[in-house]
Amino acid sequence: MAKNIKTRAEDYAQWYLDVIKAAQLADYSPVRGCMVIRPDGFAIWEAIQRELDRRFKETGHVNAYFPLLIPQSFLTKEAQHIEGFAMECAIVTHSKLEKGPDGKLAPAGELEEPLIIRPTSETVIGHMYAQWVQSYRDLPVLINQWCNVMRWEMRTRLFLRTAEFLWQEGHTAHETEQEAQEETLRMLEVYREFAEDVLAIPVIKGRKTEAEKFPGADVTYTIEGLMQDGKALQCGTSHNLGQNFSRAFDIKFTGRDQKLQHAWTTSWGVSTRLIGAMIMAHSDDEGLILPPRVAPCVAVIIPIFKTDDEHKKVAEACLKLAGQLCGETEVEAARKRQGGRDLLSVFFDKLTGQTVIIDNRDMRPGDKQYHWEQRGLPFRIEIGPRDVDGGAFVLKRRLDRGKETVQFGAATRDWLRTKLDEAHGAIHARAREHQQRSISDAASYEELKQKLAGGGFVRCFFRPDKATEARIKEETKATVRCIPLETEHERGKCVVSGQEGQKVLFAVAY
RNA sequence: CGGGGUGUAGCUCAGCCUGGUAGAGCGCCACGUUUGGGACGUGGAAGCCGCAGGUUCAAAUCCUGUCACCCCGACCA
Repeated sequence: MAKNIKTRAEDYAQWYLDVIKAAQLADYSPVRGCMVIRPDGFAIWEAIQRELDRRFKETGHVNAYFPLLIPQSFLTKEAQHIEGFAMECAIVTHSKLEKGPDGKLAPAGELEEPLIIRPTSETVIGHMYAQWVQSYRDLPVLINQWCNVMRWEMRTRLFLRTAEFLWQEGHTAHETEQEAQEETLRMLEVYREFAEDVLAIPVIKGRKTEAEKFPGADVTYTIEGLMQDGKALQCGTSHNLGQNFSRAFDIKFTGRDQKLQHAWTTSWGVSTRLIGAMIMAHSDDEGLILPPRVAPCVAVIIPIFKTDDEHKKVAEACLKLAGQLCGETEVEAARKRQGGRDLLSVFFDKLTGQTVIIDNRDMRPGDKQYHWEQRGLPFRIEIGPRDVDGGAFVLKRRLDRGKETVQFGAATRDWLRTKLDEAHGAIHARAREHQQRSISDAASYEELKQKLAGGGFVRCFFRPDKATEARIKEETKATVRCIPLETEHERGKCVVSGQEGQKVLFAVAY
């Protein structure tokens, strides 16, 4: 058992932090609520960006960049929007530091209008769209931006909720209500497919209730994931903003009917929170488990030897295997690039930057096993003298910690790709099974309360209502996570009011 | 912002009650023996005891103030 990681059963919250620390994904920063994303953590974010960005481009979007600072007046233009974000805005009020009479630096040069550090960019982008859109011929506008945002949270947790975080926000403007609605659902599906096919996290697509929706949106859709401790986690949202922001910012165009009208806008985003979701959905008491498609390193080769003769023989076999998996030229390039370093990092896939590592460090093999296991690599390969003589090596799987013997001749690039795909399938299947097991039904409020106490999603008929939802949250800590799209049209008796209700999922959420 | 707690080596903490000038374990560095799932020995580096005042011959230790962090609440589209 890992000695630097608390078990999930002992202390789930501590386990989560220990896994992050052991895998060196992130660190605390000197500023409360902000985090440092370390190279291995950032590589996961880069993989997420790479995969999502491709999907955005494939659905017709382009990237742009809008400023970090937003005039305070912009935020107040949409009433619900400001109400939703006012409490968590960081504000820039001064332009410089000056030495005071006491010789200490103090803020000076007070700004005429305070600037808000963006909590999200609907407002600035709305302002710009108003200038760019004049005719129906200018529509649709399909822009995404990758950036940081800041929401001054009271209580923070690495990746899941930090004051500053990285995300992408798509902002589109359309000619018709229907187009905007189609866009909102299209991007929701992009998120679902991405979550499952890349991060191997099964999610449920649904609509948010009035109480839970984005401030300023007509409708908010979500993909909801379920973590191993039975708590739900919102993994991405897609909003149909109707004409709320186009009215507030005057995004008007002349339509095909010659009439001036307001555009219909949408926005959608996912953040570094997905890394937290990935950690909590898959990892175990031994440490991180990375879904193969975002793993910066897909396999490590660990040489095992005692004598110098064995060392020589084994080292050769390791290099040869790396050559079979990555190509001889890549191995040569890596050796040139890295000289005599103990970790030889060879590109397995140059497009994604994913590598295979040969671990030549002067450590005991057991230490190396734990080291890489905690970092979540999908596979570890052991090569010792017995393996070289027998023409086979040992492959260890991270997910189930099982091992198998593989003939050297069989180990090709395609072979490893297939193994990685299998691993992805297995991780996803395991998470899906957990998710399915964690959904239960309730026919009365009593039953709802009782089942919520046991964790997981509880499904029931409910008539959404702000006051009722607030009361339920007080009594159970749970919220309506979503009205699943799959059963959106089903109607039944609300477990609270007895009136006609919709099928919803309740859960305690992060 | 309320209630509770903690600040001493990179990490976890002892020392504080009863003032006398800095400790342990882990980690790190070097060397040697080891090496198919967390080895051991020897040596070494490392701390303005959160910060600022005060009491005292003398403060990690006592007093006052202050800052930061953690837990519980409030808050979290």
